[in-house]
Amino acid sequence: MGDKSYPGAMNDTEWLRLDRQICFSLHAASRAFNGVYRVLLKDLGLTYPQYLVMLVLWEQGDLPVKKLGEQLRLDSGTLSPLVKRLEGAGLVRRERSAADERSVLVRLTGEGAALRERALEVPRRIMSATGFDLAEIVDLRARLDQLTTALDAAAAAEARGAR
Amino acid sequence: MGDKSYPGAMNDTEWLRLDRQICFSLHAASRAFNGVYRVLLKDLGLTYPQYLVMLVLWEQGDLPVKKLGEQLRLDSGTLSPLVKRLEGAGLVRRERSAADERSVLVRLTGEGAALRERALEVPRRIMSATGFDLAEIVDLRARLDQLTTALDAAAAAEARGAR
DNA sequence: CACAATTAAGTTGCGCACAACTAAATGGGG
DNA sequence: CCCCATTTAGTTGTGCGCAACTTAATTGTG
Repeated sequence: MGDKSYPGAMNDTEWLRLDRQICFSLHAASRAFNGVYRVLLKDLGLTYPQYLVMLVLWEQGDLPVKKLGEQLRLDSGTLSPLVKRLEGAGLVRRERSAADERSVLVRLTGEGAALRERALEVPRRIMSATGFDLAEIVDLRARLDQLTTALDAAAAAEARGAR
Repeated sequence: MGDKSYPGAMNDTEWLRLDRQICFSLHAASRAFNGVYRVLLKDLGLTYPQYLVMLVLWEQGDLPVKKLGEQLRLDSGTLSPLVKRLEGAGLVRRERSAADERSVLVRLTGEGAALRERALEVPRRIMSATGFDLAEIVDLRARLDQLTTALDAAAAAEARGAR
């Protein structure tokens, strides 16, 4: 490499520059998204990851921590303290399952369920903040999911290789 | 899911579900990307944000912390400890500017400059991990940048409105 | 020139992500 | 039946991101 005599051939410097651009774009987009949600969610007293947890609970009802983690691809190291903070805010309760004492069920309180009403305006405000229309959003989401699937597979393969 | 009798009509439940999907997709993609880089960068002893800083330094040479922050949209609260860790690893030195004693110049050491050689294979391995071709990557990057610009503008407008 | 406003870097505190680990309950194989 | 591998939560430690604050140097304005 290091030849730019024909199209598609990039030298080292160009590859690194492109990588910087890609890295930065995704990193910046993620933080920008986070920033807009942070502003909108401030009124609700939620952080962005807490909002994600509440969205899942509003949609699917009470869930054990394990299931929450599967939905959001987060482990107990992240979820345990997060759910405790939601409990501290009075939005959920945690209950040991009687059937399986290892499992902890996260239940919405009345207050937590009621918060949904105040969250209803968030999605539309986000949508308008992006300046994208519905089709573009859906398309972007599809690409991102495709990317995530590929990256997860590659990371798994890499981990296997390093073993 | 629900009524899709005419386009553009979604009820609250569907909006929340869509928002969960979008939030999650971007959040997950960002973390998946981070995860792949984490694996690849482990050999280099760099984290993903540290790699971003090194990419900028390799490309643009020694820079004051301020300029680094502008390039990466990171403030001193994030950069100061990060650069200190890079200094601890022997990759950069920090030097107070003689001309302006407020400013701190971040300079690559020989070791830091040499690390670039070992980083050259990273971009192509990332590219192959995504399963996307160059055109798709470049297109995705353009969309993400567009998104970031819109979101930053919206956040700024929101902040002005709240003041 | 004096002094207030601005600027650059750093510090503190909080929450998230993740790796590595512990503790306790469960379930399966000898 | 007992032991051990597995499963589920939780804890600890590190680094990042960001808000709010501090410190020190510089700039600008009367």
